[in-house]
Amino acid sequence: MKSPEYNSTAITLAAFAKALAHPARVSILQLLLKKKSCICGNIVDELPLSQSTVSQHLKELKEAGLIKGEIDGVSVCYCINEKVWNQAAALLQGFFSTSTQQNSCC
Amino acid sequence: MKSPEYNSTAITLAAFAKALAHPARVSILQLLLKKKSCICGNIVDELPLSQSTVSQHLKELKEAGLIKGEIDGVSVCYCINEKVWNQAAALLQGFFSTSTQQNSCC
DNA sequence: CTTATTAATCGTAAAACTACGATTAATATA
DNA sequence: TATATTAATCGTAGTTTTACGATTAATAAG
Repeated sequence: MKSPEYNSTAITLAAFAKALAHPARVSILQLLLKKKSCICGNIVDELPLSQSTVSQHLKELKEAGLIKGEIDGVSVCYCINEKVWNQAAALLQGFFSTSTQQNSCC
Repeated sequence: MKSPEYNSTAITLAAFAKALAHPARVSILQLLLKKKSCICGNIVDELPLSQSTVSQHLKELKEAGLIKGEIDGVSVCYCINEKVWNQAAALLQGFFSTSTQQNSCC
């Protein structure tokens, strides 16, 4: 390198990791994974954060592609976006399953 | 919730994700995974960043526990910390393998 | 139609992250 | 011993993240 770029795996993986890099966002995903019905404003009640802050975290997860939302009357229903979710899973699984070699030092 | 905390899985997972949340740090890990000999100052040459910035990223990875360094004369040799690496792998694998349910909306 | 509820967005402050050059400490070499 | 090399740390900008309350837009209920 010393050229100004990173490989696409590194970029994509870092972007997914960034989406997971806050306990609130991980908690939101845990909720969506657990509940059989997609929760909505209930997410706010389940987190120790204000409505506007939760909304921001939801936006980040949405922009990362990991969740999607659907308007249902006055409320909004969020779900895991399975397609992107599986892409992220595969990418991370591939990364972590790289055989760590027996190295000379450490 | 609405009490001031997150579950420990969310906290731990977010911390690992944060360590992976920058392409430079992912690139460093890719290098350490690929090379059979632990690279050292070579990491700096492989990244489009200054020595001090790379050092900072190495520090973050070290603090997350994902890598460890060993002084070898005038240079330092970095490796994946396999124990913590495997913990992170297991945590992420468990998280992503949570069965995504057939949900009502979205 | 008016009022209430829900959730996104705006504005903003504080904290954290990212990057760099300069400096420092340690070891190696001449 | 003097000089070079390596890598951590310091100081410091600029940017991004995180959080909140206030406001807004949309729908539902009275």
